[in-house]
Amino acid sequence: MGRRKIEIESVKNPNTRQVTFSKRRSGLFKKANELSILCGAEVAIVMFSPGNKPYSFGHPGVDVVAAKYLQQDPEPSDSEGDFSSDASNMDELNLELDEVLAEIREGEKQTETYDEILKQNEVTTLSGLEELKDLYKEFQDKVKLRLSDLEISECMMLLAKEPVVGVNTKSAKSE
Amino acid sequence: MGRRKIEIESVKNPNTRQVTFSKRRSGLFKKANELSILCGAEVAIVMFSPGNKPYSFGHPGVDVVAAKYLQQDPEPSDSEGDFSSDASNMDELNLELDEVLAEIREGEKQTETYDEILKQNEVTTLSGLEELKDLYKEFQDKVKLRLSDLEISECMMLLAKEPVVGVNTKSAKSE
DNA sequence: AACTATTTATAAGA
DNA sequence: TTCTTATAAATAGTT
Repeated sequence: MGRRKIEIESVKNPNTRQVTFSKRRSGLFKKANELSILCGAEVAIVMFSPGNKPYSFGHPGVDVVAAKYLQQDPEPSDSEGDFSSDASNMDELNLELDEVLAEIREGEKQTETYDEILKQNEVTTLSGLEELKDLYKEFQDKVKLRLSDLEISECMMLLAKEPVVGVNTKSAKSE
Repeated sequence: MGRRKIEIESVKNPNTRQVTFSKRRSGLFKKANELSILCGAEVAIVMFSPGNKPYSFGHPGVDVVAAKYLQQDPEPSDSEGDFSSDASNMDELNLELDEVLAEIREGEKQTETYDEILKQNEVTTLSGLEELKDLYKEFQDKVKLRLSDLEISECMMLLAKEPVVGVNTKSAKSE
């Protein structure tokens, strides 16, 4: 999205990195805000800059969403159909895994395709190699995103150990 | 960013709203992932869909970033030694995730190496291509193994599902 | 801080 | 629902 395409890899120049961080943090918060308005979704983001400064975004508030996240349904209700609280999360996890595995199988298909191409001597150009590399990277990104989702249950349990009551929605001092 | 410009206001049609949410959530997580890699920033996102389903993204992990965020301004907390009974399982899970992430980073290093090779025009032979393909396959295998491990962790959690957070199940619809 | 040339995200449509 | 595609929006490099 700029004058040139960039690889998604650590930006070495500290100056450039800081600029990139500022621009993209701003962009991310804007997107989060739009998402919450368009869909009525509740969103909370906390982050630390490369210089370790904290930033946050929350609609309706970081504390509100975080609390809800920790106690998916704080109602002191007295049961009804009393299924385990994380049964639905487990279902989700299983779905996630299915998707990841599907993705991997997809990747295998591609690998097989490459095999054939290689055996037929059809890839001899650099552009062909670039394509191969891009697909490899693409696959990595997909898996990575999927794994992030998998962390959901882990985080719920870990966060449940911490008192979250005192989280304030503080947004960004400049750096 | 689409066929037409839209106003940032509540999407009325439930169907459209759900589609928009899915697309934009995916986009937001992708951006967050890019930001964390490009700038070495730590980012955590938790959100609830219009149907109240939880989603999260975290690098290096929601719990890690959240804990760091909470530590900034400690609250007048009282409790402290209240760990859940499955702490050891959680520790193991954390180790698993660390390993997966390490593996992924390893894969990224390799990709970078390929980039260099490609840029230096050093791979023009079929044997070179074979090598590239083999490494790709190797990476896939590693991820696959790691995912198997994750499934084990998942089962552990299912078995230990009692102590987490008491939540009733009035939600749990699918979307 | 602004400015664009480009890339990327995505609203509709198929 | 997954895939196109026309268009809006984000942003990398520049000034």
